[in-house]
Amino acid sequence: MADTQRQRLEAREEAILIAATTLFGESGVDGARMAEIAKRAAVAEGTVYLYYKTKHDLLEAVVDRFWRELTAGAKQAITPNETVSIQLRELATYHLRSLIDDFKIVDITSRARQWHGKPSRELPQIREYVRVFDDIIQRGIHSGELEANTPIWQIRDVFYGTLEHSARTLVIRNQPIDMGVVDNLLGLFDQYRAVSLNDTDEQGSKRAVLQALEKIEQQVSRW
Amino acid sequence: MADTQRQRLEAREEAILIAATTLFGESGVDGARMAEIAKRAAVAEGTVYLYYKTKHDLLEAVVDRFWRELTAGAKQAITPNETVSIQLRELATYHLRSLIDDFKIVDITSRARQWHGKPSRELPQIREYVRVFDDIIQRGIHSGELEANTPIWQIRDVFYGTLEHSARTLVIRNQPIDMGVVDNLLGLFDQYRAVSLNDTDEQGSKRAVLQALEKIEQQVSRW
DNA sequence: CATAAATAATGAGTCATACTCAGCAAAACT
DNA sequence: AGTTTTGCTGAGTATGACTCATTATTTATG
Repeated sequence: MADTQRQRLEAREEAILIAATTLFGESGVDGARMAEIAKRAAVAEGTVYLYYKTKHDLLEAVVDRFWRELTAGAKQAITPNETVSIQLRELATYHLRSLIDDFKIVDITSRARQWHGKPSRELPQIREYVRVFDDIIQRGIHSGELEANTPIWQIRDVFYGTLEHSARTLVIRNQPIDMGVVDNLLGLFDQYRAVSLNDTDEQGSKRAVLQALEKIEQQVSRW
Repeated sequence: MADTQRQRLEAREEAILIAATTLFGESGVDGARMAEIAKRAAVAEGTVYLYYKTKHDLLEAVVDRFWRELTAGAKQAITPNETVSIQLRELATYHLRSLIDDFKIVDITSRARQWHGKPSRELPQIREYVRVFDDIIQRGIHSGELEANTPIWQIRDVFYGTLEHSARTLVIRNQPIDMGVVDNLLGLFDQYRAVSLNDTDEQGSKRAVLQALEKIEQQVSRW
């Protein structure tokens, strides 16, 4: 049957991907031998090359798959119709936990971006993953919960940059997941919260004055 | 002369390092051939191996050197006896600019952390670099300019994580350096400021305003 | 200064491994 | 049943990191 045959092909492709994922995780990209991957997927070495042109291609597929699953998981982890603040916390927690759990693959992701001298490229699947965050922020801006005075990509870079760096710190030091990271990050995000501008907001006024002064100070100090 | 000979050895080692840095940047780690590095350093291929046991060793040396120079540059970029806020801005600006300018080497840094299956390790020279940031923060906490209610490593991860991620974003999109990134980041850091915004500490707020005004006065009086 | 010992440099050769391809097997048509 | 098409195989090739016997240079010694 045509259908059974197609399934067999897909099963094989999947087996190779899984074998590669495991071995890349165990031994790193350079440590993983194509022969071993083939063996674990129960195919001949040449067969691997029917599905993936090069080792780098295979690496890209592994990374792509990982981020696609992460995207699905992130969507799952978020409660619909919750406040932006809570959704962001859910996403941050999920993200941090995932990075720590699968740090080996996360670490390998940078390898997929590098191809000889060519400039680092944006991986399409990560773009997709990032959209989960963007959607929450967009909704927040639209609903008035967030102020839109900072470009969204900058906010995004704070979010993902911080979490990635924190995950690396925790993993390298063999520490368990630390929710303080998420608390701290979300505390910072209060800055983006829409604040009522009415005169009674004493704190807001003070902060505004100080920020204005600081801006002046910076300008002046440049000349 | 013993001295001349030692200098010759060091010059050779340096030549190899520089050739490797250039070629790694041009062609990536995998694209760079040891034979080509040797050729550019004007030595035989075998000679490279007298100075660096493996290609990975050489890579580590390249990365190490890069971060050591970055550390020196960062220390230079910071005005002594300035406020924490300004010093942080100086460091952030310097860091972001450097990451963008030498993105190829920054990108390669992750390779130096990976050695087959072994867990990612902390590179000693990056530890040193990070200390520049830590010192500023420590000083701020000590002088009372900053509140110490968040672990310093978390603050650090926000700082470096955000800047690294932002640099990648800018480079991948072929955009020039954008100071908005630094402004945004430092705006978030206001959260850590000890400047009291709570309703009861009226005096603290006034003092902060006066201090800021004083600084402006000083700056202006220089011009 | 000559000569021996020690140290450094060389590059042809070795070896591991990513990748190829001629031949074989199975499936799909006729 | 035969023919064509598609998929699989693993021995063989090419490449590039690394080695090491040989040669060159520097230092030590009488």
